[in-house]
Amino acid sequence: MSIKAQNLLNRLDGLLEKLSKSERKVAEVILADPEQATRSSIAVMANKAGVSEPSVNRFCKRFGASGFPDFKIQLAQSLASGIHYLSRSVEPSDEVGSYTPKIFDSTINTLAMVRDNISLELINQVVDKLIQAKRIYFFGLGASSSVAKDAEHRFFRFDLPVCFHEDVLMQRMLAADARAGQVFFLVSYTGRTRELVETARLARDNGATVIGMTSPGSPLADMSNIVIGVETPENTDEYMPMTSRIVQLVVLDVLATGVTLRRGPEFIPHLKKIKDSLAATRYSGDEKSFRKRAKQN
Amino acid sequence: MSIKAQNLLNRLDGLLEKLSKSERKVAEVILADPEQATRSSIAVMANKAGVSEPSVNRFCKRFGASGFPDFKIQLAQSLASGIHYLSRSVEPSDEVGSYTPKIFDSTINTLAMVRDNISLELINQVVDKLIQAKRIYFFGLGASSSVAKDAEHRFFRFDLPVCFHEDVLMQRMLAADARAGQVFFLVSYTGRTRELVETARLARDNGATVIGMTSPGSPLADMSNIVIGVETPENTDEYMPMTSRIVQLVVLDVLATGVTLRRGPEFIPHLKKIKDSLAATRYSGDEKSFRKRAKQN
DNA sequence: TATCACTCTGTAATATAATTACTATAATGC
DNA sequence: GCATTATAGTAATTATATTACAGAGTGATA
Repeated sequence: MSIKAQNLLNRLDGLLEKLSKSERKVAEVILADPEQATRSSIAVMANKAGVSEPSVNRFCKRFGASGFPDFKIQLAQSLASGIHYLSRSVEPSDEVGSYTPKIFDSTINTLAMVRDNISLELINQVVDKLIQAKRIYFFGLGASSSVAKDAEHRFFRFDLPVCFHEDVLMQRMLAADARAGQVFFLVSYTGRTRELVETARLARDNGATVIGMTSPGSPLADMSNIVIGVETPENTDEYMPMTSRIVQLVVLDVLATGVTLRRGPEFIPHLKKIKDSLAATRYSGDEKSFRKRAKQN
Repeated sequence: MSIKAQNLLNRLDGLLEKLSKSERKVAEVILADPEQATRSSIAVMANKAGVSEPSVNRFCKRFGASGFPDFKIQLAQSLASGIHYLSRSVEPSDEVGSYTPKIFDSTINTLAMVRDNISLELINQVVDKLIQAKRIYFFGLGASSSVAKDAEHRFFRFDLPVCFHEDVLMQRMLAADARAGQVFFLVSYTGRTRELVETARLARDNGATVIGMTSPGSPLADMSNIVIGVETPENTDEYMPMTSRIVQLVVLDVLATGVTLRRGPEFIPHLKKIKDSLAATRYSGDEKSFRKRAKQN
């Protein structure tokens, strides 16, 4: 799971000054057309750069590769689609063709980072709590309320007694009536919304388990029994969307999967029953309107 | 920007059945450890697969590479950026350490595919409609209602007159009262929920613009003026979560960004104003509780 | 069932590519 | 200006990949 390779082109650009004459020539040729470089032999590269083959080879080793072929592999990885080594934030000058991949890439990158850093023990711990809970409340406010709402949708299928609220008063009243065995699952990106922190305090004081999916170190995190710290490198930049929502949702997917698996295979029929209950509200797949598949996208 | 390379591992997996005996052996060795494969020589690969070197070479050519080294380059690109293209589906036997990355990978994977296939003209077209709309309704039911709700949250900041409803009756009444200049943005994964399709029909008949974010070819898609076809390779498997939600949200991010950019830089202060309005509801960043950053995750 | 045509696979020869060891030259410091 | 070190090239060597060819297996057809 190497991440380092990603920065090879960066490093190349950065160290340009510090290279010797012929190494710089090589670097320049590569930077001019990295794609090309991955397809060239060492002889071609040497020729293009106007240096000898061993110089190219030494250049490669200097950058941590075991040799020229290895360098090409690393270079190829740096170039791989979507991961642009240049700044990925959206600029005012961006066109649809540039901001669209940027947004996707930024989301993808964030997810990859979370995947590599998420604590498995934590997941297990939360799954445990959710399974054992006598009741689960999913609360969120503002942008986080849709995340909490989604969580409700995801978990009610487990015949766990789940409940979603975005109304501050409801949240507070339920927290005031909290008791051991209940789980308050509070979603907040910032973790500093007063009302929600207050709710957390109330619930915890009453002996309930407070799980905070929020920014680590925030007031809400401090107030939680278990913190699912979603700390995304949020773009300060005005244009960029909140990837944290996406991360939170995927983490919820993970938790839901954890719960399902813990339930074991005899639980599957139950899930199917819920799924099938929707059939009556739907047009069937045989309908003629479904046949003419327009290729609109 | 070669896109084909990205799917190499996919293709490999997909064509596994159609390969000859020794080619399959090679494929299996590569699939077992693609990272390793990019670092191996043809001799090592041949040995591991228990086949001859020319067999490995032929295998590479079959997949469009000019030879073994070229194949390795393409493979390296497929592997890059932490995207594991072979995220297998979750098995009942999975532990937290296996299902967690699987879910992330599967999500990442889907996002990358959508990124590479999304129609930019479509995005532009939708952004146009949203900007010009006199009123925008975001409707969704069930799991899609949280997506629609999120959309409302995202778009009301643009001082566009947006409105979210998950109540079927409200949806229908508003559709019955629809008129030209209004946009009905309907979210549905399946695109076959009767009520929502009916709402679409009403709205369209009344001259409003119906944008369906749904499965292409579905009844809802047929009923929409513009279809944002979110066609994810949904896992039929009971354990796997719906990645379509995530895709829908990211597409909404893209649309929101498009709207912001179209508005131009003079619009930024307006966004900031809304952001700042929340300050009063929050604990400030200086608070002592915020200082002691617990590393809970 | 025999035979032809075809595909698949390996062996060995050949070609290509990369690395190493060595040497010369240029740069730097004293 | 000389010694030392870093830098770069040449040529030999080694590693790596490709091609041409031939044998084995498969399946269809008479």
